[in-house]
Amino acid sequence: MQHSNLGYGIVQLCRAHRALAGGLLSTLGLHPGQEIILMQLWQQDGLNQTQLTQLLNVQAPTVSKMLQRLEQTGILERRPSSLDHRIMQVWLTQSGKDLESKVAAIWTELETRTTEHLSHEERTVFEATLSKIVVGLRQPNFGCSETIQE
Amino acid sequence: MQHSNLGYGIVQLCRAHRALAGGLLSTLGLHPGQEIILMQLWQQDGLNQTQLTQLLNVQAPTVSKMLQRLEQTGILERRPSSLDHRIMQVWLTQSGKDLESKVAAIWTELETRTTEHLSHEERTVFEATLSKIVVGLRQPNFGCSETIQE
DNA sequence: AGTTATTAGTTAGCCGACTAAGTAATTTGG
DNA sequence: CCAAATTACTTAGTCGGCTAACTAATAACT
Repeated sequence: MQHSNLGYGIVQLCRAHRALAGGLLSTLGLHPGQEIILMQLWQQDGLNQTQLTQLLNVQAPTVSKMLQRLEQTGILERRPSSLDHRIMQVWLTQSGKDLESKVAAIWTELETRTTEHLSHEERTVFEATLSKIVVGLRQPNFGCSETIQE
Repeated sequence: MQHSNLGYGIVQLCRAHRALAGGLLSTLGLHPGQEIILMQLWQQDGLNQTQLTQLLNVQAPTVSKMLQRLEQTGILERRPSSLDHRIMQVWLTQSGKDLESKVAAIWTELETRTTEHLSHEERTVFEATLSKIVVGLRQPNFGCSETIQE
Protein backbone atom coordinates (compact mmCIF):
# COMPACT_ATOMS: atom_id res chain seq x y z
CA MET A 1 0.00 0.00 0.00
CA GLN A 2 1.42 3.33 -1.01
CA HIS A 3 -0.67 5.53 1.25
CA SER A 4 0.90 5.47 4.65
CA ASN A 5 -2.15 5.32 6.84
CA LEU A 6 -2.17 8.60 8.65
CA GLY A 7 -5.44 7.56 10.25
CA TYR A 8 -3.77 4.69 12.01
CA GLY A 9 -1.15 7.07 13.37
CA ILE A 10 -3.80 9.46 14.61
CA VAL A 11 -5.53 6.67 16.50
CA GLN A 12 -2.25 5.61 18.06
CA LEU A 13 -1.43 9.19 19.01
CA CYS A 14 -4.80 9.59 20.62
CA ARG A 15 -4.43 6.44 22.70
CA ALA A 16 -0.87 7.16 23.77
CA HIS A 17 -1.73 10.71 24.73
CA ARG A 18 -4.85 9.74 26.59
CA ALA A 19 -3.06 6.94 28.39
CA LEU A 20 -0.37 9.28 29.64
CA ALA A 21 -2.90 11.93 30.60
CA GLY A 22 -4.96 9.33 32.42
CA GLY A 23 -1.98 8.10 34.38
CA LEU A 24 -1.03 11.59 35.50
CA LEU A 25 -4.58 12.69 36.29
CA SER A 26 -5.36 9.57 38.29
CA THR A 27 -3.17 10.96 41.06
CA LEU A 28 -5.84 13.65 41.48
CA GLY A 29 -8.76 11.24 41.16
CA LEU A 30 -9.62 12.65 37.74
CA HIS A 31 -10.32 10.80 34.52
CA PRO A 32 -9.01 11.97 31.15
CA GLY A 33 -11.55 14.31 29.61
CA GLN A 34 -12.72 15.78 32.88
CA GLU A 35 -9.77 18.14 33.00
CA ILE A 36 -10.91 19.70 29.73
CA ILE A 37 -14.20 20.70 31.31
CA LEU A 38 -12.41 22.11 34.31
CA MET A 39 -10.07 24.13 32.10
CA GLN A 40 -13.06 25.82 30.51
CA LEU A 41 -14.54 26.63 33.90
CA TRP A 42 -11.28 27.98 35.26
CA GLN A 43 -11.24 30.33 32.32
CA GLN A 44 -14.89 31.27 32.80
CA ASP A 45 -17.02 30.03 35.67
CA GLY A 46 -20.77 29.68 35.38
CA LEU A 47 -20.91 28.34 31.83
CA ASN A 48 -24.02 26.41 30.91
CA GLN A 49 -24.03 22.92 29.46
CA THR A 50 -24.72 23.94 25.89
CA GLN A 51 -21.70 26.23 25.98
CA LEU A 52 -19.62 23.36 27.30
CA THR A 53 -20.75 21.01 24.56
CA GLN A 54 -19.64 23.58 22.00
CA LEU A 55 -16.31 24.25 23.67
CA LEU A 56 -15.54 20.54 23.98
CA ASN A 57 -17.02 19.55 20.61
CA VAL A 58 -19.01 16.86 22.30
CA GLN A 59 -22.67 15.87 22.44
CA ALA A 60 -25.07 16.98 25.18
CA PRO A 61 -25.39 13.63 26.98
CA THR A 62 -21.63 13.38 27.33
CA VAL A 63 -21.47 16.68 29.16
CA SER A 64 -24.53 15.83 31.19
CA LYS A 65 -23.08 12.61 32.57
CA MET A 66 -19.60 14.00 33.10
CA LEU A 67 -21.04 16.89 35.08
CA GLN A 68 -23.13 14.54 37.21
CA ARG A 69 -19.99 12.69 38.21
CA LEU A 70 -17.97 15.83 38.82
CA GLU A 71 -20.84 17.16 40.91
CA GLN A 72 -21.00 13.98 42.97
CA THR A 73 -17.31 14.23 43.76
CA GLY A 74 -17.84 17.80 44.91
CA ILE A 75 -15.71 19.49 42.25
CA LEU A 76 -18.53 21.59 40.88
CA GLU A 77 -22.24 22.24 41.26
CA ARG A 78 -25.07 23.04 38.89
CA ARG A 79 -27.78 25.60 39.54
CA PRO A 80 -30.60 26.54 37.20
CA SER A 81 -30.41 30.00 35.71
CA SER A 82 -32.87 32.39 37.28
CA LEU A 83 -33.70 33.88 33.88
CA ASP A 84 -34.33 30.62 32.02
CA HIS A 85 -35.15 27.58 34.08
CA ARG A 86 -34.10 25.21 31.31
CA ILE A 87 -30.51 26.36 31.59
CA MET A 88 -28.16 24.81 34.12
CA GLN A 89 -25.18 26.93 35.00
CA VAL A 90 -22.08 25.15 36.17
CA TRP A 91 -20.04 26.56 39.03
CA LEU A 92 -16.78 25.37 40.48
CA THR A 93 -16.66 24.63 44.17
CA GLN A 94 -13.64 25.59 46.23
CA SER A 95 -12.44 22.04 45.78
CA GLY A 96 -12.69 22.48 42.02
CA LYS A 97 -10.83 25.77 42.11
CA ASP A 98 -8.07 24.21 44.19
CA LEU A 99 -7.42 21.66 41.47
CA GLU A 100 -6.38 24.29 38.96
CA SER A 101 -2.71 24.54 39.83
CA LYS A 102 -2.28 20.79 40.11
CA VAL A 103 -3.94 20.12 36.78
CA ALA A 104 -1.91 22.90 35.19
CA ALA A 105 1.26 21.19 36.37
CA ILE A 106 0.10 17.89 34.92
CA TRP A 107 -0.86 19.53 31.67
CA THR A 108 2.57 21.11 31.44
CA GLU A 109 4.16 17.75 32.08
CA LEU A 110 2.00 16.23 29.36
CA GLU A 111 2.97 18.99 26.97
CA THR A 112 6.62 18.44 27.75
CA ARG A 113 6.40 14.71 27.25
CA THR A 114 4.56 15.24 23.98
CA THR A 115 7.07 17.62 22.50
CA GLU A 116 10.31 16.69 24.19
CA HIS A 117 11.89 15.10 21.13
CA LEU A 118 10.80 17.89 18.79
CA SER A 119 12.59 21.01 17.71
CA HIS A 120 10.80 24.28 18.22
CA GLU A 121 10.09 24.54 14.52
CA GLU A 122 8.88 20.96 14.30
CA ARG A 123 6.45 21.66 17.09
CA THR A 124 5.15 24.84 15.53
CA VAL A 125 4.67 23.22 12.15
CA PHE A 126 2.98 20.19 13.67
CA GLU A 127 0.58 22.33 15.60
CA ALA A 128 -0.34 24.37 12.54
CA THR A 129 -0.94 21.31 10.41
CA LEU A 130 -2.92 19.62 13.13
CA SER A 131 -5.17 22.62 13.42
CA LYS A 132 -5.68 22.65 9.68
CA ILE A 133 -6.62 18.98 9.69
CA VAL A 134 -9.15 19.45 12.48
CA VAL A 135 -10.82 22.31 10.64
CA GLY A 136 -10.97 20.20 7.48
CA LEU A 137 -12.41 17.19 9.27
CA ARG A 138 -15.19 19.27 10.75
CA GLN A 139 -16.38 20.43 7.36
CA PRO A 140 -19.64 18.58 6.76
CA ASN A 141 -18.61 17.72 3.21
CA PHE A 142 -16.27 18.84 0.45
CA GLY A 143 -16.22 19.45 -3.26
CA CYS A 144 -19.80 20.59 -3.39
CA SER A 145 -22.85 21.84 -1.55
CA GLU A 146 -21.41 23.81 1.28
CA THR A 147 -24.67 25.50 2.08
CA ILE A 148 -24.02 26.08 5.71
CA GLN A 149 -27.78 25.64 6.15
CA GLU A 150 -28.01 29.03 7.87
CA MET B 1 0.34 31.06 29.04
CA GLN B 2 2.90 30.95 26.28
CA HIS B 3 2.67 27.26 25.44
CA SER B 4 -0.13 26.78 23.00
CA ASN B 5 -1.75 23.64 24.31
CA LEU B 6 -0.86 21.00 21.81
CA GLY B 7 -2.65 18.49 24.03
CA TYR B 8 -5.94 20.22 23.48
CA GLY B 9 -5.41 20.06 19.73
CA ILE B 10 -4.62 16.36 19.92
CA VAL B 11 -7.84 15.68 21.78
CA GLN B 12 -9.81 17.67 19.22
CA LEU B 13 -8.11 15.85 16.36
CA CYS B 14 -8.92 12.52 17.91
CA ARG B 15 -12.59 13.35 18.35
CA ALA B 16 -13.01 14.85 14.89
CA HIS B 17 -11.27 11.90 13.28
CA ARG B 18 -13.21 9.34 15.24
CA ALA B 19 -16.50 11.11 14.57
CA LEU B 20 -15.91 11.07 10.84
CA ALA B 21 -14.74 7.45 10.90
CA GLY B 22 -17.78 6.48 12.94
CA GLY B 23 -20.14 8.16 10.55
CA LEU B 24 -18.64 6.39 7.55
CA LEU B 25 -18.37 3.01 9.25
CA SER B 26 -21.92 3.08 10.55
CA THR B 27 -23.10 2.43 7.00
CA LEU B 28 -21.50 -1.01 7.39
CA GLY B 29 -22.80 -1.57 10.90
CA LEU B 30 -19.30 -1.13 12.32
CA HIS B 31 -18.15 1.02 15.21
CA PRO B 32 -14.93 3.03 15.14
CA GLY B 33 -12.13 0.86 16.46
CA GLN B 34 -13.50 -2.37 15.13
CA GLU B 35 -12.10 -1.68 11.68
CA ILE B 36 -8.60 -1.60 13.15
CA ILE B 37 -8.97 -5.17 14.36
CA LEU B 38 -10.28 -6.24 10.98
CA MET B 39 -7.38 -4.57 9.21
CA GLN B 40 -4.97 -6.68 11.22
CA LEU B 41 -6.86 -9.85 10.40
CA TRP B 42 -7.06 -9.04 6.70
CA GLN B 43 -3.31 -8.74 6.75
CA GLN B 44 -2.90 -11.95 8.72
CA ASP B 45 -5.77 -14.21 9.67
CA GLY B 46 -5.67 -16.41 12.74
CA LEU B 47 -3.96 -13.99 15.10
CA ASN B 48 -4.47 -14.61 18.78
CA GLN B 49 -5.77 -12.03 21.22
CA THR B 50 -2.43 -11.20 22.78
CA GLN B 51 -1.05 -10.40 19.35
CA LEU B 52 -4.03 -8.16 18.72
CA THR B 53 -3.57 -6.28 21.98
CA GLN B 54 0.02 -5.57 20.94
CA LEU B 55 -0.87 -4.53 17.42
CA LEU B 56 -3.63 -2.22 18.64
CA ASN B 57 -1.76 -0.98 21.71
CA VAL B 58 -4.77 -1.77 23.82
CA GLN B 59 -5.43 -3.81 26.96
CA ALA B 60 -6.60 -7.41 26.94
CA PRO B 61 -10.19 -6.83 28.11
CA THR B 62 -10.75 -4.31 25.34
CA VAL B 63 -9.86 -6.87 22.70
CA SER B 64 -11.83 -9.54 24.51
CA LYS B 65 -15.06 -7.58 24.48
CA MET B 66 -14.63 -6.23 20.98
CA LEU B 67 -14.10 -9.74 19.66
CA GLN B 68 -17.17 -11.02 21.49
CA ARG B 69 -19.28 -8.44 19.69
CA LEU B 70 -17.67 -9.02 16.33
CA GLU B 71 -18.20 -12.75 16.82
CA GLN B 72 -21.87 -12.25 17.67
CA THR B 73 -22.40 -10.28 14.48
CA GLY B 74 -20.81 -13.11 12.52
CA ILE B 75 -17.80 -11.18 11.26
CA LEU B 76 -15.25 -13.50 12.84
CA GLU B 77 -14.97 -16.54 15.07
CA ARG B 78 -12.56 -17.67 17.77
CA ARG B 79 -11.21 -21.17 18.15
CA PRO B 80 -8.75 -22.37 20.76
CA SER B 81 -5.30 -23.28 19.48
CA SER B 82 -4.71 -27.01 19.37
CA LEU B 83 -1.19 -26.59 20.72
CA ASP B 84 -1.98 -24.33 23.66
CA HIS B 85 -5.51 -24.41 24.97
CA ARG B 86 -5.16 -21.02 26.61
CA ILE B 87 -4.75 -19.33 23.26
CA MET B 88 -7.75 -18.24 21.23
CA GLN B 89 -7.07 -17.78 17.54
CA VAL B 90 -9.27 -15.33 15.68
CA TRP B 91 -10.48 -16.17 12.20
CA LEU B 92 -12.48 -14.07 9.78
CA THR B 93 -15.71 -15.52 8.45
CA GLN B 94 -16.67 -15.03 4.83
CA SER B 95 -18.79 -12.11 5.99
CA GLY B 96 -15.71 -10.59 7.61
CA LYS B 97 -13.62 -11.11 4.50
CA ASP B 98 -16.30 -9.47 2.37
CA LEU B 99 -16.03 -6.30 4.39
CA GLU B 100 -12.44 -5.68 3.40
CA SER B 101 -13.03 -3.77 0.19
CA LYS B 102 -15.78 -1.64 1.70
CA VAL B 103 -13.73 -0.72 4.72
CA ALA B 104 -10.74 -0.01 2.51
CA ALA B 105 -12.86 2.44 0.54
CA ILE B 106 -13.98 4.14 3.73
CA TRP B 107 -10.45 4.28 5.03
CA THR B 108 -9.31 5.90 1.79
CA GLU B 109 -12.11 8.41 2.07
CA LEU B 110 -11.07 9.15 5.64
CA GLU B 111 -7.47 9.58 4.57
CA THR B 112 -8.52 11.94 1.82
CA ARG B 113 -10.66 14.01 4.13
CA THR B 114 -7.84 14.16 6.64
CA THR B 115 -5.22 15.38 4.22
CA GLU B 116 -7.20 17.20 1.57
CA HIS B 117 -6.06 20.68 2.59
CA LEU B 118 -2.43 19.65 3.00
CA SER B 119 0.42 19.78 0.56
CA HIS B 120 2.31 16.58 -0.03
CA GLU B 121 5.24 17.86 1.99
CA GLU B 122 3.01 19.04 4.80
CA ARG B 123 1.52 15.60 5.00
CA THR B 124 4.86 13.85 5.02
CA VAL B 125 6.27 16.13 7.70
CA PHE B 126 3.15 15.80 9.82
CA GLU B 127 3.25 12.06 9.63
CA ALA B 128 6.91 11.92 10.61
CA THR B 129 6.43 14.23 13.57
CA LEU B 130 3.33 12.38 14.69
CA SER B 131 5.23 9.13 14.67
CA LYS B 132 8.04 10.69 16.68
CA ILE B 133 5.54 11.97 19.25
CA VAL B 134 3.90 8.59 19.63
CA VAL B 135 7.24 6.90 20.21
CA GLY B 136 8.14 9.52 22.79
CA LEU B 137 4.83 9.23 24.61
CA ARG B 138 5.23 5.49 24.92
CA GLN B 139 8.54 5.81 26.72
CA PRO B 140 7.82 4.90 30.33
CA ASN B 141 9.87 7.83 31.56
CA PHE B 142 12.67 10.13 30.49
CA GLY B 143 15.90 11.53 31.75
CA CYS B 144 16.77 8.46 33.80
CA SER B 145 16.27 4.79 34.47
CA GLU B 146 15.51 3.33 31.11
CA THR B 147 16.14 -0.24 32.19
CA ILE B 148 13.91 -1.91 29.66
CA GLN B 149 13.41 -4.66 32.27
CA GLU B 150 13.97 -7.20 29.46
C1' DA C 1 6.15 -35.67 40.06
C1' DG C 2 4.11 -31.94 42.33
C1' DT C 3 3.99 -27.36 43.82
C1' DT C 4 4.63 -22.74 42.23
C1' DA C 5 4.85 -19.17 38.89
C1' DT C 6 3.55 -17.38 34.62
C1' DT C 7 0.61 -16.67 30.73
C1' DA C 8 -4.01 -16.14 28.10
C1' DG C 9 -8.56 -14.73 28.39
C1' DT C 10 -12.73 -13.49 30.87
C1' DT C 11 -15.80 -10.91 34.00
C1' DA C 12 -17.33 -6.96 36.60
C1' DG C 13 -17.42 -2.36 36.90
C1' DC C 14 -16.11 2.27 35.77
C1' DC C 15 -15.63 6.38 32.47
C1' DG C 16 -15.81 9.02 28.06
C1' DA C 17 -18.09 8.95 23.74
C1' DC C 18 -22.36 8.23 20.90
C1' DT C 19 -27.71 7.87 19.29
C1' DA C 20 -32.53 7.80 20.20
C1' DA C 21 -36.11 9.09 22.84
C1' DG C 22 -38.10 11.62 26.57
C1' DT C 23 -39.28 15.80 29.80
C1' DA C 24 -39.67 20.45 30.97
C1' DA C 25 -39.37 25.29 29.97
C1' DT C 26 -39.44 28.98 26.71
C1' DT C 27 -40.62 30.95 22.29
C1' DT C 28 -43.34 31.42 18.31
C1' DG C 29 -47.54 32.07 15.72
C1' DG C 30 -52.27 31.82 14.57
C1' DC D 1 -54.51 33.45 24.61
C1' DC D 2 -53.41 29.01 23.63
C1' DA D 3 -51.44 25.36 20.72
C1' DA D 4 -47.24 24.19 18.30
C1' DA D 5 -42.36 24.46 17.68
C1' DT D 6 -38.00 25.04 19.63
C1' DT D 7 -34.51 24.75 23.16
C1' DA D 8 -31.94 22.69 27.27
C1' DC D 9 -31.12 18.96 29.45
C1' DT D 10 -31.81 13.95 31.08
C1' DT D 11 -32.35 8.93 30.65
C1' DA D 12 -31.57 4.48 28.60
C1' DG D 13 -28.74 1.80 26.11
C1' DT D 14 -24.56 0.82 23.23
C1' DC D 15 -19.51 0.73 22.25
C1' DG D 16 -14.47 1.54 22.87
C1' DG D 17 -11.27 2.25 26.47
C1' DC D 18 -9.44 1.20 31.25
C1' DT D 19 -8.22 -1.41 36.09
C1' DA D 20 -8.80 -5.09 39.29
C1' DA D 21 -9.74 -9.54 40.18
C1' DC D 22 -10.74 -14.05 38.50
C1' DT D 23 -10.22 -18.88 36.00
C1' DA D 24 -7.81 -22.08 33.32
C1' DA D 25 -3.85 -23.84 31.04
C1' DT D 26 1.07 -24.10 30.47
C1' DA D 27 5.86 -23.59 32.14
C1' DA D 28 9.29 -23.74 35.63
C1' DC D 29 11.60 -25.33 39.56
C1' DT D 30 12.75 -27.76 43.19
